Amino acid sequence: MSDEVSAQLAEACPIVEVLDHVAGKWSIGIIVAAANGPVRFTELERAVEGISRRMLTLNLRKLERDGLLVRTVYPTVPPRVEYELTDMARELYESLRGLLDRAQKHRGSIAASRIAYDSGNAA
Amino acid sequence: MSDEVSAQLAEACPIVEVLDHVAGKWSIGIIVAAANGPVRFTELERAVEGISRRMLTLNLRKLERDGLLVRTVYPTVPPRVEYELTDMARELYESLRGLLDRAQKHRGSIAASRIAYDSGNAA
DNA sequence: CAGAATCCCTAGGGATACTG
DNA sequence: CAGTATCCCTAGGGATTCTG
Repeated sequence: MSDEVSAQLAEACPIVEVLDHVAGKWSIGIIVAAANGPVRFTELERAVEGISRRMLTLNLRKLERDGLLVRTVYPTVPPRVEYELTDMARELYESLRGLLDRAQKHRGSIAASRIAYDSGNAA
Repeated sequence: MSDEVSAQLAEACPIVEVLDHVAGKWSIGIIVAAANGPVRFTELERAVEGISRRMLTLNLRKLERDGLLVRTVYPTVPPRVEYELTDMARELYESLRGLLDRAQKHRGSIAASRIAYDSGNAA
């Protein structure tokens, strides 16, 4: 491997952290769920399948802190809180969408590869 | 949130797993390092900063199992093993690259957002 | 409704040592 | 060189309970 590759990594590594926030297990679900407009806490809880209330809260805070989500509290009773993607998040979402679609497209190949790999090693 | 969003999530969730393999902390480094041609184990170990030998091995196996990496062993002494991206991995890498670049572009904004968020909450 | 707080447990992953 | 095997420890994250 060349210096060129090292340079690329030096460039890529710091944003792995950002990527983890955008492409992390829960973050993807949240971002996708919020992509079409503001969503409420409970809606997210139902939409992002398998997420616990705790994890939802933590991830929402993280995303808000990173400036990817805006949190709006309506002082009604019962309280109403809405989360919406920022412009930056929308831009990232476009790229994420591309990756998502490509991954989707290759799902079959990946599944097949796993079966082949496993049967090969099981022998 | 609409049924439409739920549908999108149903579509997105299964590939979150794939995404984790492509966009995971270590996988990114490995894929980027292998993007320019075959790399050897030790080269990867040096290139992917902070990775342990154990984690490198585990991630290489995972990527190989998913059909993203081909492992070639040269029966020389000392042994020589090279890892190379598959066509599928290259295709995914293109999309990943787009996301990476966008994330890179927004690094400043994200850092600033965090500072603002933290100072607001520290008060 | 939208969380915050607490308890608890397991799996991710580091450090180290050994081998074909 | 390119791994595998073991030990060990921390942080991610589930379940549950309480509140503005």
